[in-house]
Amino acid sequence: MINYETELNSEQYRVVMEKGGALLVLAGAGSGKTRTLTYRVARLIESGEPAQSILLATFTNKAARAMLGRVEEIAHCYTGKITGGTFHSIAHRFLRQYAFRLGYQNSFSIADSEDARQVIASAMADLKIDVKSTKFPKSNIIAEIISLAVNTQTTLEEVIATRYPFFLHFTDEIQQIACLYLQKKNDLNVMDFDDLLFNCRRLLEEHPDVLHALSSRFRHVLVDEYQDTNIIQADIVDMLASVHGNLMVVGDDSQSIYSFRGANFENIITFPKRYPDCKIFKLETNYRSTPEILQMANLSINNNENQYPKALKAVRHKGMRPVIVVAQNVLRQADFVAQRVAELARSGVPFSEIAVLYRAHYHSMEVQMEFVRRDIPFEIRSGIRFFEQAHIKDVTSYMRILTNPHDELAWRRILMSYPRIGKVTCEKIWRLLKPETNPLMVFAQQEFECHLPKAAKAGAEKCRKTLLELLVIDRAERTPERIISELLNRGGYRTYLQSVYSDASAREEDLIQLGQFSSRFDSMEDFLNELALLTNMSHEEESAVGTDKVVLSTIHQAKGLEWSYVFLIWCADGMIPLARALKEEGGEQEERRLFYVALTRARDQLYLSYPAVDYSGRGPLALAPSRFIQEISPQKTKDAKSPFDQWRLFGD
DNA sequence: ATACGATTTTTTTTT
DNA sequence: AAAATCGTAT
Repeated sequence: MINYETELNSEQYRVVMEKGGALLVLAGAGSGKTRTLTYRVARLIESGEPAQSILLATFTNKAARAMLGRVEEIAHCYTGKITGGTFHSIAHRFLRQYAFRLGYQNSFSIADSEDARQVIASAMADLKIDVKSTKFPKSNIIAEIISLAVNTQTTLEEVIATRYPFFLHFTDEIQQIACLYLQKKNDLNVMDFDDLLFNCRRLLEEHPDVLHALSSRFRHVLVDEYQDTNIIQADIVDMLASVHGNLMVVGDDSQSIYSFRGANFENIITFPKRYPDCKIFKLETNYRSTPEILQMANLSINNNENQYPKALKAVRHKGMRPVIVVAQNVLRQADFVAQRVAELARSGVPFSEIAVLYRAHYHSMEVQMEFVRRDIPFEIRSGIRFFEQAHIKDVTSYMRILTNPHDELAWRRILMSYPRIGKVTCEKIWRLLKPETNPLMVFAQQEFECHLPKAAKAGAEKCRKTLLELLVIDRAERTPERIISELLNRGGYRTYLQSVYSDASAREEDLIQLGQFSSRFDSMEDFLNELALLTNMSHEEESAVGTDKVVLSTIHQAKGLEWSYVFLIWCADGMIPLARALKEEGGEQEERRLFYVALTRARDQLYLSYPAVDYSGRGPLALAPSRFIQEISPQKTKDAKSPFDQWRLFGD
C-alpha cells in the first residue's frame, strides 16, 4: 500500500485522491506535476480500476514510458494495458484498427515530415509551378502552411494571411497544391502526422459505434501538458471522455511553447467554460529551484498578459543569484561555458547535472567544438533526429519494400540511391511497376532491365541483386537485424556508406544499434509503423542513466526536464526572442514563455550568457541583451535588489 | 535530356 | 550541416 499522505504535499494529495469528473490542474514549473499524475494513476490502479480503462496522453512517448514505469515501481503492478503515449501514437493505435472505416486500407503507412515534403514537391512539379522566377515558396514552407491550416482548423487563406501575408498572391496555387497533396496521399495510402490526429477525430465523429466503444472503455482520461494541445487534440480528448466524464487535464499556461504547430493555450483557458462543473486545482509550491532563480522567472513571466494568476512559492533555501554573462564574442561565450563546466566537474559535480540550453540548434556549434577540444562528454538533443538520418531511412526503405511492395516513397528512395538513376528514370520505372500486383517480383526478374534506358541498366541491376539477396532470406528470418547485416555485408551498402560519408563507421554503428532496437517489436511491420513516430531510440534513454554527459538541448526539448546547473546561451535580443518569431502574432509572449521554461529548468545555478558582438553575418554586429533581461533589470546598476548579477568577459 | 558535382545559401522550435 | 542552385559531363 502506498502512503499517499506522506509521499505528497496537501495540494498534490487532493488531486491524487479526487474521485473523478472534470478536473483542471494548474501546475506551475517544478511543482511536482509528473509526480502527481503518476500517483494518481497508481491510486486508480490500487483502487481497482482496470488498467485497460485508463488513457494517459503525454507530450512525448518517453514521458509516458517513464511515468508508467514509475507507477509499476510504486504500485507493484503491471501497466502494459494502460493506453499511454503521445496523441499521435494513441491516434495511430486506434486507426490501425479502424482505418478501413475511413476508406483507408488498414495497412496504411505514416509519412514523416520529409516524406510529406517530397510528396508536396512532386505535386508542385505536376502543377508546373516555376519556383525559380516567381519566388514561389519552397516545398517545406508549403508543407508548413498546409499543416498549420489543419492543426488550427482554419482555411489555407487565413493561415497565409496571418502568418505568410507576403505569399497572399499565391493563395490559388497553394490551394491547388494542397488539393493534389490530399489526392496523392490517398493514392499512396499514407497518412502524415496531421492526418493521424485529424482522422482520429473524424473516426470518432463519424462513427458513433466506434466512439461509443472507445469512450465506454476509457473510464479515466488523463492529459499531461494540456497547454500544448491543439483544437483537434482537445476534441479527441473531449469525445473519449464523453461517456464517463472523468477527464483530468494538467498543464501550465505559462509554459505553452508550441503554437507554431497549432497548439492553442485557449484550450486550458477555456476549459472551465466547456466543463462548468469542473474542479480547479493549483499546484504552486516549487520544489525545484532556489528562491533566486524562481524570483527571476516570476518577474519575467509577469510581463505576459492573459494568463491564470499564479504565485509560485519557493521552499528551497537561499542559493546563488542567476548570473548574466556578457562575453566579448561567440568563442568567448563557448569558452566560458566549457571553463565553468570543467570547474564544476572538478569540484565533483557529475556532468549529467549540467545542461546547456539554446533557442535554435545552430546556436550550439561553438560550444560543441569547445567541449570536444576539452574532452567534456556531451549529448546533443537537438538537430536531426536519429530516425530522420539518411542511412536510417535508407535501410528502412528496403524493409518497407519487402513488407509492402507498393510503397512508392520507399522505392523512390532506394532507386535514386543507385548511379545514373535520378528523378526521371525513377519515375519511368515506377510507371512500369505501379500497376503490377507484386512490383517487387517483377523488378526482381532479369527481363525487366530491357525496359530501361541504357545508362541506368548497371545501377538497376545492382539494385536488383541487392533486393534478391534480401528475398532469398527465409520469411521467418527476415528480421530488421538480418536485413541490415545482409545490406552491409552482401548488398554493398557498407561500400556505399564509405563512398558517400566521411563518418561511415559511425553510421554503420547506428545501423547495428537500430537492428538491436528493432528486436523490441513483435514484427517488422510493427517496427516500421512505429518508426515515424519515434524521435530517438529509447535504448539510449536507458543507457543514459549510466552515462555521465552534459546535455545540449533546445529549450523546446528541455521541457519537463531539470538540471542543477543550467547555461542559457545566446541570450541576446534577436536570438531570444528570436527576431523571426516576433513577426508572428503573440510571438513576443510565446518567446517570453520559452524564456520562462528555460529559467525554470535550473535547480541550483543559472547562467545566462550572450556575446557582445556577432561575427557570423556580413560584418560584425553589436548585440544587446535580450529584452527579457532588460525588462527585469533594475534602473540602477549594482542594485542590491537586482534579480541577477552581471559578469563581463573581455580582453585576453 | 539527364545526372552529378561544385558552389552558394541558409538555418526556429517538433509529432 | 544540409539544401538549393548552377554549370558541366554523359
